[in-house]
Amino acid sequence: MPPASRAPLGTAPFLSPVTRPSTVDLITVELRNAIYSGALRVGSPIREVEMSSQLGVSRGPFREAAQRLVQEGLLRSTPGRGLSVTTIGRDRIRPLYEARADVETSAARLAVERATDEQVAAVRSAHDELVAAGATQDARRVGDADLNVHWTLVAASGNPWLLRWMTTLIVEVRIASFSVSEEYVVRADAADSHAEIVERLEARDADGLVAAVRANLDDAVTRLLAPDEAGVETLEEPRPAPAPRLDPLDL
Amino acid sequence: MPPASRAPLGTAPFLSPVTRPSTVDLITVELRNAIYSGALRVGSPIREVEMSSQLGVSRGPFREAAQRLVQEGLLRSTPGRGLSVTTIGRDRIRPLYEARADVETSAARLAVERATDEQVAAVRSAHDELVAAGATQDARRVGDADLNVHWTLVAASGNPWLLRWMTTLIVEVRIASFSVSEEYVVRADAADSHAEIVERLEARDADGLVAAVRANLDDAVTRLLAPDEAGVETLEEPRPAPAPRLDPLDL
DNA sequence: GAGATCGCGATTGTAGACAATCCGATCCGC
DNA sequence: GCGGATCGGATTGTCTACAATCGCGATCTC
Repeated sequence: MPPASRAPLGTAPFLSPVTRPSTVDLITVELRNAIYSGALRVGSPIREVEMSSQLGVSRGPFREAAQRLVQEGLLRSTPGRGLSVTTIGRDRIRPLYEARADVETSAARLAVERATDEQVAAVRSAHDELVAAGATQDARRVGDADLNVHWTLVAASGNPWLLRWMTTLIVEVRIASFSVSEEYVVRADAADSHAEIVERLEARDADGLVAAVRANLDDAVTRLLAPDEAGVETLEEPRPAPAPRLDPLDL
Repeated sequence: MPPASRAPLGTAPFLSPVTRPSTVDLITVELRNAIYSGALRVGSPIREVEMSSQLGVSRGPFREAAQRLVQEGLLRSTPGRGLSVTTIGRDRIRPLYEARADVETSAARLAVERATDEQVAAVRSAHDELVAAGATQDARRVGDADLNVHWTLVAASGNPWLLRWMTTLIVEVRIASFSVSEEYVVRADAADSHAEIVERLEARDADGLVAAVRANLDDAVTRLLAPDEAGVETLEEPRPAPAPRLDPLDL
């Protein structure tokens, strides 16, 4: 689960400063995942009394966590009217993908230059999951695995700033996807289109990797903006949208 | 003042939705500026009762604003010990400038491609201020003007994501500068080193502009990591660091 | 009957108070 | 004399209660 701000496994050899996550951290992750998974519909208002009681916390910490997401751009806060999930309409998809391409291509070059074998293997592993997901025809699972490949690639760059931005971007991509169409669609051949990325990374071919990433993203934009004309087979899913209910987090 | 999240002037022709900034917004800007200006020393703990009373607000909104800065990476929150201003030591300067170069070079290409004449003029204007600042030998003012040129360039890209990241990056650059040395130093010839950037932008020369930006940033890193061996004349200032007191914001 | 105005309900925004936690200094034991 | 544990002060983390604001509906007027 990419959006979770998990500590990069194995980066700290020993004695990494043990710092128990604060309650606000937990709520933040929970909320971000709820947006990512679609449990919180885009554009929908958030009633904080109900929401905070579901999570088993008071309004104070909940509001603090919400402000973090506001800073990320995942929530909008209008003074008298409260919070609502951000919408990313058609007109903002290109800028979003510009930013994404920016982060991912830069990360790609850095990863080629200095990623460890373990990090490269992690990307390969993420791609394996994408292949497995493709076989199941489960649109949601394919979408998750797709984004996870990209996230893992950025993680391989070893740059904390890029990784932080990417973590937010992934959720925004989901928001955009939800905003633009009620159905959740993904390429049926998502696995194939990502194979090139893994191969170029393993070959340490910077220009090739950047080109592969660019092609992948350009294609995604095209598909998002003109879903019917893409000419590629797609998997659809009627949007789950059940659970407006959040799991209470155990403290 | 770049860190202020001001609305991009002139982007909304008419009828931009008038949205009065919330109290949390005001506190956020105030805090960010306080860090940027050095009023809040790097690494120093933040006592929220005292701080919030100085600002004339309650602890609730103050904590919410603080969480926004935590998300930005400008503040650290350790569970039992409270808040403190982030430190960016030598080991994190290279990653920081990698991220900065990433944002600025991408923005540069976009700006060359589609910046309006007004936006280009704004960059030129920011550079004029830098020249004026250089004449005064005021290290602080030169530093501000320097960063403002870069910020204006990113603004000219017209990409909201890049601009948001840049707004945070600028403060982090300041933090790094404060973290690495007690003195506040800037190049005496800062104006000259930025002239190329403005010229390449006005000439709409993408590769030239990117090269100029890269050179500028590489030089900055070198100077930060080995201040004594830079071989360029520098302006120093014994670090103002007075006012741990914040102006109360009028509601 | 259409429009505007007033009033009500709900929700946010803010303030204050309580409880848990952590750091530092002192005291005791070895 | 030095290490460890304990006590005290302060600060944060959380909760509850109040006040301001906004949206929506009913009512009144023209």
